[in-house]
Amino acid sequence: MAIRLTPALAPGGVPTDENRPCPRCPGRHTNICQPLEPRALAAFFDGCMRQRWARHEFLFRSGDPLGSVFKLTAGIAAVAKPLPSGERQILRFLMPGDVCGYLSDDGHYSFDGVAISEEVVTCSFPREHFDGFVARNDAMGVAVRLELSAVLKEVSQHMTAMGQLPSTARVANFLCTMRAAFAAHGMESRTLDLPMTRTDIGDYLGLRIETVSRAFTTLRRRRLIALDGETVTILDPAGLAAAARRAA
Amino acid sequence: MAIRLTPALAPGGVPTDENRPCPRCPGRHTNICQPLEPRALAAFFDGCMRQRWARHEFLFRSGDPLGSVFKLTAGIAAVAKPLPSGERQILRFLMPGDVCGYLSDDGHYSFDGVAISEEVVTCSFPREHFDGFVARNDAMGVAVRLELSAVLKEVSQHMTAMGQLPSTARVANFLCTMRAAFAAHGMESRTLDLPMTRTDIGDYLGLRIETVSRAFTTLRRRRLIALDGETVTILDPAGLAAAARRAA
DNA sequence: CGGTTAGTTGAGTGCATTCAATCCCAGTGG
DNA sequence: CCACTGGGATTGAATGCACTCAACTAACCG
Repeated sequence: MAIRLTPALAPGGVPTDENRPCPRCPGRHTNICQPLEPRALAAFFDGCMRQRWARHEFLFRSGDPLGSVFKLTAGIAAVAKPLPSGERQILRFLMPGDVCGYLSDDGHYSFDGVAISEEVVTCSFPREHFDGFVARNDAMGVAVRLELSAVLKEVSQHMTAMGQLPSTARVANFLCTMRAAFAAHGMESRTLDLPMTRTDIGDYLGLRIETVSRAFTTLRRRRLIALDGETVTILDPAGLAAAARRAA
Repeated sequence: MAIRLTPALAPGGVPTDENRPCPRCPGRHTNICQPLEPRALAAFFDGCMRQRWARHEFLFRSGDPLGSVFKLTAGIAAVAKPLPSGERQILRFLMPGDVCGYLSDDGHYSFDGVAISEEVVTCSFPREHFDGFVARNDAMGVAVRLELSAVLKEVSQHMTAMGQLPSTARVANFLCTMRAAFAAHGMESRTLDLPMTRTDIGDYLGLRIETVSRAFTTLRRRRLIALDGETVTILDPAGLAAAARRAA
């Protein structure tokens, strides 16, 4: 069960930035929050609820009646599509600042949102509040378009890797992608602290966990990476990028 | 080379609907054109150029400097990502009314746009005209958001099929998807006239042409479909849908 | 008629999967 | 303190599905 955290506005508080975590939020200048000047940001944040989620907890489930739109402020989460047969395809991993829970089918969430890391924190915006804000704020509408475009490109890129690359190249490509994402978020990108399990990675790449494990071993034997528990050290970025392009 | 067709406005013509094909356009009420009342539609169409493309011709290429945004008015096209190794991943097929050429990376097209059927006709909107119109017209901004959302869902759905289904199920799923798309466009959907080659289907599903061919044969032997040249007749829609879900 | 392109089918290979065993580690309770 | 347990990861052996290579057919066109 998600735990409610800081209320957006302390009782009797004044709507200034001091009452809010936004100035220190890693997502302050990404996608939907980026175009908002302090006053608009304050108004946007006032309808928001901060929530904390434990690993493997669902932020929302495919088919559930539409609830909040979420923006990650800490941790790593995933968007996934479950199959009737019990399998699932992870469509993308989310980093702090990323938005999820936006897409819907006839008033229901289109996908699952799942916490991947031990501690995930979100700003949760009630749908009406979110939609109303986008409708009244042109810059925010533009930001949503840009965000959707970026996500569509990212998903398309990933689909290309899934359709065309053999298993080892897929894993190498995954590591290069994560490296770039970590770097873009100002996180350590030579040594990646990956909270996702082999199952998560397999569900993302369309591979079995044993195949993912073997691919990691292969890359390690080639001295492209080093493994130590949850951390992956990229020893040879250029070599890894080459492995991500072709061949097993 | 694309052939220029009807200019948007006949010389000396008056900007009324009589001069334009919009009222008879199959895409008149889809995505970006849908929210435009006749006057706005006329203004939007006035900056447009109609073009005709032959099979396998590129509307635009990944990496090329950004040009027009395209809306199909006839035929079937595809959006694809080419790999350095010469392979390509087809990301989606486009039907009349669908838009492509919108996504960009730093002023360059992100993907290829390719004509799949023998005759493809487009409305081609110069980038500035398109962007300016979206910026000045709120309803159009909303329409672009909805379109991007729908495409993102579609691509995600396809990625799920690619990651989780074996070859025969993937082909069955492809046929079900095309059936739904044909039906949604008011086209005959029991007997599908598929203009794409086995290579196109393979590039879409992440399979080799021989595997696609064998999957078609398997589905035919199970009496789920019948094959005759470019047309596929769906004999057992429920059975085909079941085959699309699981198992080889 | 020969040349080309698209599609089908067969034979054999190889890569990812399945099945299974083992290891490691953290948590728990005797 | 240590045995037990469960989840995650790794590795091995064997299977099977999709791929590669190749032959052949059909349709189309010069």
